[in-house]
Amino acid sequence: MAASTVSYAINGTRPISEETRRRIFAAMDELGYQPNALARGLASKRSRIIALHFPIPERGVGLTEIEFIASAANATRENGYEMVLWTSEMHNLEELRQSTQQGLVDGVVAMEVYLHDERIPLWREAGLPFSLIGRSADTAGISYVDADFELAGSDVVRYLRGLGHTHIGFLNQSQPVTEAGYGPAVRTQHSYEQAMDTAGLIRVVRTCPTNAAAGYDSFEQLLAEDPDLTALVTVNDRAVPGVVQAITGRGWRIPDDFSLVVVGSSGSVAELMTPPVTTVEPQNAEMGRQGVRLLLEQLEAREPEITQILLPCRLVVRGSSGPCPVERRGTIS
Amino acid sequence: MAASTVSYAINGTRPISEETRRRIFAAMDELGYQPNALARGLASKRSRIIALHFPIPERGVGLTEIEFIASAANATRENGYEMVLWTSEMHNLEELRQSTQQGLVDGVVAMEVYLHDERIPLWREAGLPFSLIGRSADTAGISYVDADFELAGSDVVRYLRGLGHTHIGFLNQSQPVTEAGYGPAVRTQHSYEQAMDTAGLIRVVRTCPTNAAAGYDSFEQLLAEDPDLTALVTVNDRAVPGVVQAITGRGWRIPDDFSLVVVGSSGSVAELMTPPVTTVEPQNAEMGRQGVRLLLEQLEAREPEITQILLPCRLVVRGSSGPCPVERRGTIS
DNA sequence: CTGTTAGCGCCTTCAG
DNA sequence: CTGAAGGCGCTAACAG
Repeated sequence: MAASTVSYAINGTRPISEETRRRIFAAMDELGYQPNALARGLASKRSRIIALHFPIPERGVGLTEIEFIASAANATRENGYEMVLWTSEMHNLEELRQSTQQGLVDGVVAMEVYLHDERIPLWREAGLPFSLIGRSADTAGISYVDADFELAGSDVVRYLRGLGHTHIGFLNQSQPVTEAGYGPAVRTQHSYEQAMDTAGLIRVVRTCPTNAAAGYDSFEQLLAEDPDLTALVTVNDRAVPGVVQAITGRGWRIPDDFSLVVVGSSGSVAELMTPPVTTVEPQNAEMGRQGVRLLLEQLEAREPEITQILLPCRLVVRGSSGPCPVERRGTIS
Repeated sequence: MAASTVSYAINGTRPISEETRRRIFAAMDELGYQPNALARGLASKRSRIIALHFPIPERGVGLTEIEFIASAANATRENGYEMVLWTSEMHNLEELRQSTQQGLVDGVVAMEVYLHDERIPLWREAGLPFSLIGRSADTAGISYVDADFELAGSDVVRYLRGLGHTHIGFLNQSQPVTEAGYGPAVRTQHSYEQAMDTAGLIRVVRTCPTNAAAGYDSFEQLLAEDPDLTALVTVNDRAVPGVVQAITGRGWRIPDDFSLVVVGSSGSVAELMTPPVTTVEPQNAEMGRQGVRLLLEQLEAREPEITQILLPCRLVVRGSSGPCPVERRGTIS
């Protein structure tokens, strides 16, 4: 019994007689033998380790992110790989480059993707396979899975118009984040604007730091701009408590007098709020899983294929949205 | 210039003349050279990779967990290590054993620790260094960092009594989780009970699944048990929206008519709620960081020391707690 | 279908 | 303070 035979049996790299493979596996779990991951990786030039790059977002971490991480980790393990977590800040490319060159990982899944994302040229030039959870402006030749925020934006507007709302505001994330081209923020706002334009409605938009106090102020400003507002769409869930406070502070009730819809938050966050808030939810767990799958496909296939997936968000109506109040219903301006 | 000299220079394993080390590092960042992690690990028998075992909790993931993960990942990288994320379920010991034996990681940091945690004998016998974020019942010889929930429980009771409350209920996590001996749940309840006993007050306790609907029901049941309740302590943040609904549904206002304090939640969750809820918050980021530090200490030191850290929680008063309403103030029974 | 033999890229004893 | 050689545990050609 040669060592190589064992290797072949384990990796299935070569046909092995039923008899010997049986003996090998018997011995293996008798001795509790597990091949050494490092040696295996060194010899085969494939570590079977991938990285998940999760640059801790400046806007603070939400529950959304952990759903990605957990599902990505599960998908990784199910495929017999290990997943290291990289948290280098987005702008710290040097650090990323170093990690890249240590040869520890076979590829990387990137989160928090911006329209013009510097990681893409970095990994391209290094010849390191990668996939995106999210997508950049130019997606040629890149495997990604993203939530369809363009669809989400127009869906919300359609939903609210269907309830009779015509004065619908939009509250984005912070200005730095939006200007830096953070995908969900930019795309949702864009499709909101298009939908409003198409409907001949007036757009009322503001950016807003991701905290309650800022949410309060921003909402007041939106209302100053259009006092007839009866509904608000936001991608800034951390600002929502402030918005709710501003609304109820005026003596309005949710959803009777004012409707609120959050795009991009997960259900678990929505249900923490009072009232539970209507959301357009991306399929986070599915995205984490697919992000890994797309990367592994590149690593395993001989003819690496490019796959681009856009997952629709689900509208989940909870207690924060309802028909436009008749007495406050504005005219189409 | 021999390869070994370069190795010594990089690892500082042996004195190197200033001149040559300068030349080496110059060449290194000119060529962008990074030593191969796998080869280095194989030869030195130290991979410089640690694992964070985060068994996805049955009660669902909260924001708390991601704070651990992020800070642990940062601490890991700052020390020149990589961190893989393991998500094997708690009861799936076989899977854990396999991971353990692949020799990929030098040690592991465990989250979600139970009073009688099967991972401990597993890793002990395997000779794999580990540290805990949380702690088991028997902590002899184990490095851990945990939040002091015992202190937290008595702190809350003291805080509420100071506000005049005498009828204080306790809402725990789900029965399976509590019975399995999940540390925070068990310890907080225990210290609540002690504090109530000491004060000669009546304990009113229930377990509750981690969702809003269950929170509603459980609160009603608590109230049926003691109609004079004016305050509730809970370690079940996902149940809180239901509790809030039940309270306001009775026409009571928070905090004027009823006070609510959540133990163990992070501020970011507390501020999502309406009203923002008073919490006793563990120092999550610090715990993640320390968990890693304790492990690395064992890996690097020649005389591995056992360190046990109990971090106090911070009482953060927000809008959900206040003085006991005079008209509903009960008598000490 | 199985055995033999070089390495994978680095660290770490040896010797100088 | 530096160089030379062996080997970490496995895989992947090469033979048979």
